[in-house]
Parts: sequence; C-alpha cells; structure tokens
Amino acid sequence: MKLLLVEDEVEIQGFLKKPLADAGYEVDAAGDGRTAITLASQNTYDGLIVDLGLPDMDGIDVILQLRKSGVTCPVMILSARRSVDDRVKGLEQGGDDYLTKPFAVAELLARLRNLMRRIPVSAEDHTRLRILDLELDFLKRRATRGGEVLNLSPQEFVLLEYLCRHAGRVVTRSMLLSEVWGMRIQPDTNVVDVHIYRLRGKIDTAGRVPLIKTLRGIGYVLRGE
Amino acid sequence: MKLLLVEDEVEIQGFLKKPLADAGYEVDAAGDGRTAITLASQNTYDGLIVDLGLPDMDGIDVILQLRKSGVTCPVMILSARRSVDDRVKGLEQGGDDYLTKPFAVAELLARLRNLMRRIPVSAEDHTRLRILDLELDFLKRRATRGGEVLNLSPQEFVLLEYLCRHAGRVVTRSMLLSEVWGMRIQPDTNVVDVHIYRLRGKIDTAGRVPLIKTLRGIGYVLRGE
DNA sequence: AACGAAGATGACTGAATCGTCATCTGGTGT
DNA sequence: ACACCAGATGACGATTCAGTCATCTTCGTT
Repeated sequence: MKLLLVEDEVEIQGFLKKPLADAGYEVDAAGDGRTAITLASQNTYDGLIVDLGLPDMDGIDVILQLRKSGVTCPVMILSARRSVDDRVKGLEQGGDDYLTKPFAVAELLARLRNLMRRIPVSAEDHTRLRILDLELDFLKRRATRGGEVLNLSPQEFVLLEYLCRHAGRVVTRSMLLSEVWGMRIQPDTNVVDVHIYRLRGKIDTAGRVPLIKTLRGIGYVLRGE
Repeated sequence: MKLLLVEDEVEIQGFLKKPLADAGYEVDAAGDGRTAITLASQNTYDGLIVDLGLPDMDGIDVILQLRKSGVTCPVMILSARRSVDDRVKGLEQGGDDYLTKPFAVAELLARLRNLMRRIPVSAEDHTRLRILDLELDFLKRRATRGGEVLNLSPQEFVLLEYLCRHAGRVVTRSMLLSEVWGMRIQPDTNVVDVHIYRLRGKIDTAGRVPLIKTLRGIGYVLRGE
C-alpha cells in the first residue's frame, strides 16, 4: 500500500513516517502542494494524507485538483482548524476523513486502515499488479521496477502484462504466440524470443534479480516470489 | 438510502431524525442493541449510526455481531468516550468512522455522505467508460463505437480518454496541451487540431452523430449523455 | 459581401516500434 | 569432448506514429 503524505512541517512528517512504514505502508512525502500534485500524477497512490496548511496553496485546492484529474483514492485531511465549518468543508470537498491536530498517531492509523479497507480490492486487482518490486499500472500503461519507470513499448507492456498475470506459472511459447500475438497457426517465427530479450534488457537490468527465467524447451516463467 | 440509527437517548434520536430525513435518508431507529440486530437482519441498510452507550449491550458488540452475520455497510460510531483507545478500538472493531459527543449535525451529515459515497464508487468500474454508443476499455486500451472496434493510435486513445472523462464539459486547447501532451509552456503548435482531426476521422465517421464538437475560440466538447 | 482569424485538412519527416533474419552462445545428451 | 539445438543477440527494413508546416475552409464580424 502506497501513501502520499502532504505535510510541510518537517517535525510532523518525521514523526509520522516511521509508524506509517511500520504499519506496512510505503510512504512518499511532499512538503508543498505543487510537489504533491506532481507526485500524484506520476504515481498511483492508495491513499493521501493531506495537511491543509501548506506553504504554497490550500490543501483543499490540492485535493480538488487531484480529484479533477481523476484521483479517486481515499483522502485523510489533517488540520489545525477545528471548527465544524472547516471540517464539513473539508469532507465535502473531496476529503474522506478529517482529523484535527493534535491527534494520536494510533487514531490516524486506525482511521487510515478503515479508509483503505473500503478500497475495492477487486477493482484494484484489475488495474494494478505488483510482483516483488515490479509494478504494473494497467490504466496508465506504465511499469516501474524499484520505483523507476520502465520505458516499455506497447507490445513489451502487453507481454509483461501476460507474464505478470501468470507469475510463478510456466508460460509456453505457443501460449504467448496465441494470447499476446493472436497467432492461431504458428509460422516459423522468433518474435517471442526477441521480445523477451528486449524486455529483459529493460526490467532485468544489471545488478537486479532477474525476473524472467527461461525454461529450455518449454517457455518462460516470471518469478512470483 | 436507508439508515439504521441505533441510539437509546430519545432526545438525540429526535434531533437527528429530521436532519437525516431532510438529507434524503430513510431512517429506521432502534433504542437498544437487540432491536438493532433484529432490524438489521430483516432489512438491508446502506449505513448504520451506532451509539456505543446502549442500555442492553455494548455498541461495539452490536457491530461485531452484525459484521459476523454479513453486514458490510459503513458504520458510524457515536460515543461520549473520547479517549484515543476507545476510538481506535471502535474503528478497529468494525466501525468506519467515530464521532465523539457532542458533535455538530452538519459534521455528522458530511461524514455520512462520505462514508456512503464510497459504496457505489467501490462497485463502480474505473476500467470502462461509456458515452452513448462509444465505449472505452482502459485496460485493453480499446475503443469501440456502435460495437465496431476503432483502430486508434496510443496518443489518439489518450486524447479520447481525456475527452470522455470530461464529457459534456468544455475542454480547452491549453487543457489538452498540458494534460494530454504534458506541455507546461505552450509553443506555437497545432498538434491538438491535428489529433482532433484524426480522431474525428475514426470516431465521427460518415453517417454517425458527431461526438466531438468544436467551440470556436475555446476548445472542444465531447457530447455527454 | 468581404475580410480576418480560427480551425480543418493533407502532405511530409523523423522517430519509435515491430517483426525477420543471420549469427552467436550455452546447455544437454551421447 | 563433441555435436546439436534452443534460445540469445545484434542488425536491418517495413510500418506506424507523432508532430510540423503550408494551404484550404469556415465562421463571425464589420
């Protein structure tokens, strides 16, 4: 689970990061609204934690803008503003929960868990996939490994998608030819070899644990941990 | 939307019912845990509002029991217990939100709206979109009109996706340049025109109702509805 | 009706992509 | 150790795609 923490106060950022990490979240942090929007457009987060008091823009506007650009994940608002009006406003303008400072980290964690729980796991499964440090975002048609964006061609992405959806299982050459390339009859071709080769050049780069394993005479497997 | 209000204090029940009804909810009320469980088993509610201080049993136990019997709707907990421990416990044992008394009705309403909002959204499909006879499948990266598959280039698909996500709303040239093409500064270019042209050539083919409308001097709109 | 500006259109170019082929490499069985 | 074969690799050409430019059309204004 990946979170984006939007908080300018370094102290708070500091004392939230560890418990969040301990709770199993992967946390990115942004110190201002602009950075937050940039990060959110480049990544897909499972949840946002947004402090309303940002140096460059109002947190509410950050949320509104993100919502506009299609971000649907749950948003937890942190704020020093305690008034009912502020809270109602925050909840109505795209926030899913509103916690006033000071707050207990334990409560934040409990509330976060609840917000995230409601995420449709089923829908999630269709749009994203994660195998070890390899992440596929099918909506954005983007793959990353270890956080780095992989520059895959469309065809390479389709191939990788197929491998990932069958991670840990053997994928034969003819499965690939018929499923990925749509070839019923199978002429003498080595497209598969070539594309596997190119894909490896991008995901199994030097110094990384190779994910694509060759099964001689059979096909390939993508490591499924 | 149907709610079950589980609250023993008649006053509170009284002063919640009307605003809830005004907000468009249909509200059943239970004064104790037993009644609540009975009602919940006989009806299907879209949400529960549960006061923890009930005469016959602990509200938490009510929730736990309902959850056990398969109730999955969001649960708003009301309680006089303000401690972090209580709140965390409430959230962890099946509650989705926790509001301490006294609270503002406006905030309760806002929070309820948020809880409920997630329900249909979770069922909603982000992976497909349909506008009239135009269908986009974001996972397959495929678009069809009237059942026929449209042979779009990747960029054309992205453009169409943007138009569809803003269907019925005006989309300016500069919105497209920055959102679809990622151009911050906008040099003298007519990429947009050209791509709109090509897209039209594929989706607004002869004999079809044109979907992409030009707003001279402003931008474009995709017919929505 | 005529003009000017905004948009449409079609041709063109460079880049990316995809598949083929020829060759090389490494594992496997004899 | 050898030969053989599956797969890896690198180079090449065809195709597709994206973006620019020049030109034509259309709309709104005067």
